[in-house]
Amino acid sequence: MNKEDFRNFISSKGLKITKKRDEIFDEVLNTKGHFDPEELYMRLKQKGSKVSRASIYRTIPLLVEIGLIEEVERVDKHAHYERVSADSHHDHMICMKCGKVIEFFSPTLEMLQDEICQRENFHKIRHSLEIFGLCKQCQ
Amino acid sequence: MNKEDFRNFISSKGLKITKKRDEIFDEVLNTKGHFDPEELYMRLKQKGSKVSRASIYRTIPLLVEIGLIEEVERVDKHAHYERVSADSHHDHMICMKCGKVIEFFSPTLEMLQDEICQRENFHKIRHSLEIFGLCKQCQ
DNA sequence: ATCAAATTTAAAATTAAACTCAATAAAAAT
DNA sequence: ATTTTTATTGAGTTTAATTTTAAATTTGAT
Repeated sequence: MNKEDFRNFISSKGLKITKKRDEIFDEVLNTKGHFDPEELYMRLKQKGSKVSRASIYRTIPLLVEIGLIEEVERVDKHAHYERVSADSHHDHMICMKCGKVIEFFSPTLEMLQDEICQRENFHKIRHSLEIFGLCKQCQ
Repeated sequence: MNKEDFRNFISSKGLKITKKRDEIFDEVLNTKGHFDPEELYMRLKQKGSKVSRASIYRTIPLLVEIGLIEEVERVDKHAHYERVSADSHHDHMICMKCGKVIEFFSPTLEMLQDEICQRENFHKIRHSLEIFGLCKQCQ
């Protein structure tokens, strides 16, 4: 996934390649870990970009559609996103006390899900597993 | 879980047993499947109840706390709830095309999660697994 | 370069959910 | 049973996130 892919995607949808979309795409590409629209907006602001929140909110669904990011947990009442790396899907444990998010991955869990979907004739595209509880420190 | 349990729970919290709380509790008890606060409000309205949305929003967290309901998927941007039946926890497959929700349960999956949490010293309280994809009909 | 169509911004609108507060109802005290 | 205390209620206000509007600007095709 690079800027070329993004531009091709935008064009192929009949949309226009603009400075603002590029700026947002670049910033998301450089972002590690979780973020929410407001954080993304502030980070761009600090770098001198003049994008508005509206553009952020309008571009995020495009980034989800192209598969660069995905919506992860909604701990607070707003959406959080995260870069999708084809090779590093993981799920989340969320501490209900301190809000800490622990990432984990279990191949067995993945396979098990595939089996369950096969049984139901369901074509799995993606999944989201969130385990809520208390982290080591908060118990 | 019956009205007695609910009343005891309310009392034990130092709260008061009121007509409105009873009405909301009864309605939720009689509700099968998913619902959101607005649906619950409309259903009560239709039955002649004079509850306000405020009471709905104030009572739902109590029903979650007592374990009668739990928050399930957020297909739209607002919360959806569902009755918890001690003996029938399940997860969801959600069709991205037609919106159909398929419920499933896998003891193996549950155990696997417990194991993963033990490894991480995470005290699991509840979890939510949503598999998105295409149902048999929509593939 | 021209121009229609898409995109932008700032501001207003919308949405779900929480809060405020005077009136009311429930529990406790008398 | 009556009074007193305290919690709950509904209507409307508020908040925070997100979406839409409308006017100005930018893009891409000609």
